[in-house]
Amino acid sequence: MGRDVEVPETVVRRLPIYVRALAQLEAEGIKTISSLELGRFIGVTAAQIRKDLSYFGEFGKQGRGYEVSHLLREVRRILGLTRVWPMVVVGAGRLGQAIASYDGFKPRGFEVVAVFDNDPAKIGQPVGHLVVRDVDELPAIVRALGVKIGIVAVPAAEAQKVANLMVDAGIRAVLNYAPTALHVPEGIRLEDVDPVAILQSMTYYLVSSGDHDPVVAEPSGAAAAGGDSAPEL
Amino acid sequence: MGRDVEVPETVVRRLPIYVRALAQLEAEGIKTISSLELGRFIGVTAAQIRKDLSYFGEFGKQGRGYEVSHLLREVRRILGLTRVWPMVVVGAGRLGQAIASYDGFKPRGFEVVAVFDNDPAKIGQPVGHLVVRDVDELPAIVRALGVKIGIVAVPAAEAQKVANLMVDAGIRAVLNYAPTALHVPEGIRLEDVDPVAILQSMTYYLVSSGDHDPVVAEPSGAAAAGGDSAPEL
DNA sequence: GGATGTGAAAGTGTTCACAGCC
DNA sequence: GGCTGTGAACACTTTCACATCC
Repeated sequence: MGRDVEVPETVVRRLPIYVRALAQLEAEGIKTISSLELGRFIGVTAAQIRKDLSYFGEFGKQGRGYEVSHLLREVRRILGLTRVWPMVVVGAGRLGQAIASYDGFKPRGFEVVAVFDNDPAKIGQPVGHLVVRDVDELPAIVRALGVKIGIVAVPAAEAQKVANLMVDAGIRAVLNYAPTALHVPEGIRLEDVDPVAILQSMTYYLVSSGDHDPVVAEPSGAAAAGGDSAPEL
Repeated sequence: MGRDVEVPETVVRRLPIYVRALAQLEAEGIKTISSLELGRFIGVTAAQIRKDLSYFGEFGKQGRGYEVSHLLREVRRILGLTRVWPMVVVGAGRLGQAIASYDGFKPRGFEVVAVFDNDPAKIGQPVGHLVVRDVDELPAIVRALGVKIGIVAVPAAEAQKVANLMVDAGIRAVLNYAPTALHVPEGIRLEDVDPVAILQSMTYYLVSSGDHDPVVAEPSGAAAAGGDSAPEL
C-alpha cells in the first residue's frame, strides 16, 4: 500500500467529495458500498476511488466493498475533520455577512468565530450570533484562539492587505472570495472561490457548441464593455 | 499556431483568470505586458500563459509582449463574454438571495433575471430588484428569455429535482451550490461551488504539516509577538 | 535585444487489468 | 464470484528550450 509516496494534491481535493457522498449514503442507511457504486454516485471511475484511497491505506474488503461508516470516519480523520476548525472572516459586507451567518459550516467541521471590518458603520453591528469587530483586533483574536483559517471577503482592492494581515497574525490557510490574485508566502495555503470565473469558463462551451441562440442582451452601455474592474462585495 | 487542436478543459478554466488579471491591469493603466510579468501577477509560469494562448491564436508581438486591452478583448471574445448572459436562480433562501442580489455579476458578463422558490411564503417577496416566483413558472421564463445558465441554490435533498427541471426547460449550464453530487445528461455543463469542500482539503495540509496545534497561539513566521492575551469572545 | 509561439521532453494524473483475497 | 489494491500502460499537462520575428 501506498505509504511514503507523496499524496497528489488532486487526490486531496477529491477527499471532501468522498466525505460528502459517504455522509449522504450513511444518512440513507446504506451500510456497504463498492468502488463502482460509489463512483457512479459521485461521478468518477471506480479505479480512481480505489487508487485515491490506496495513498492512505487499505479500507475495503475484497469481494465486499467498503463499510460506509468506517470509510467515512477514516477519510474524515485523514482530512483532519475530527475537530471543529475556527475561522475568521474579514469583510462584513453582504458577502461577508452571508458567510458569517452560513449554517452549513458547523456540520462539516468549521465555525466562524469572528467577523471583522474597518468601516466604523459596520463595527458593532450584529451578524448571525456574532458582532462585527474592528479589523485591528484581528491579530489578537487570531492568536488568542489559535485560528489557522481566514476568509477574505473584502473588495479586490483591499484583499492583499487583508491577506498580509492574516498571515502575519498566524493564519495558515486563506480562502479568498475577492476576485483578484493574492500572493502569500511559501507554506501558506491559498484557495480562491470565484463563481463568476466558473461561469465564464462555462460560457466557452455554450458559445462553441453550435448553439447560436437568439441574442437576448447586449453589453449594456459603453461602460460594460470595459468593466471587469474591482467589483464590490 | 494551434488551431484545430482540441482545447484542454484546464486551459479554458484558466482563461477567466487571465480576463480578471488583464482587466485589473487595464484599470491600472498598464498598456503592455510580457508573459513573464503577467505570470508573476497571476501566479503561473510564463510558458503556461504562452502555451494556453497558443491554442487560440497569436496575440503577442515578439520582443514586446502583449497589448493588454487587445488581449483582454480577445480572451473575452473566446469565452463568449461579449454579451451579457441571463441566468436563473432556484432557491430563495439566504444563499439564493445573496446570489440573486450580488452586484458582481453584471460587470463580468452575467445577470440574474429571475429567482424561483416553491415556498409560498417566499413567492412574491422582493429580492434585490426582482421578485421571487413560483418554480412552476421556470420553464416558461427560461424558454421565453432563452436562458442557458441555471444556478442551483436549494438544499441538497431537492437539488437533483431542480437540476432536472432546469435541463428539461433548456438550461445548458448548471452552477450547483448544493453540497451534493448532481447528474446531468451528456452535453450539459455542470460545475459545483462548494467552499466547505475547499476548506476540508486545506485542513489536510494544516494537520499534516507538523503544526501540531496547541489550541493556543504559535509563533507564525516571525517571532512570537506579544504576550498571550486572554481569549476574547 | 527581447519576448513570442511551439515542438519535444519531462512530469503528473488516470485508467487498465489482473493477482490476491474474502 | 466479486471486489479490492496496485504496478504498468496510457493520457494529459506543464515546462523547457530555441527558432523566429519585431
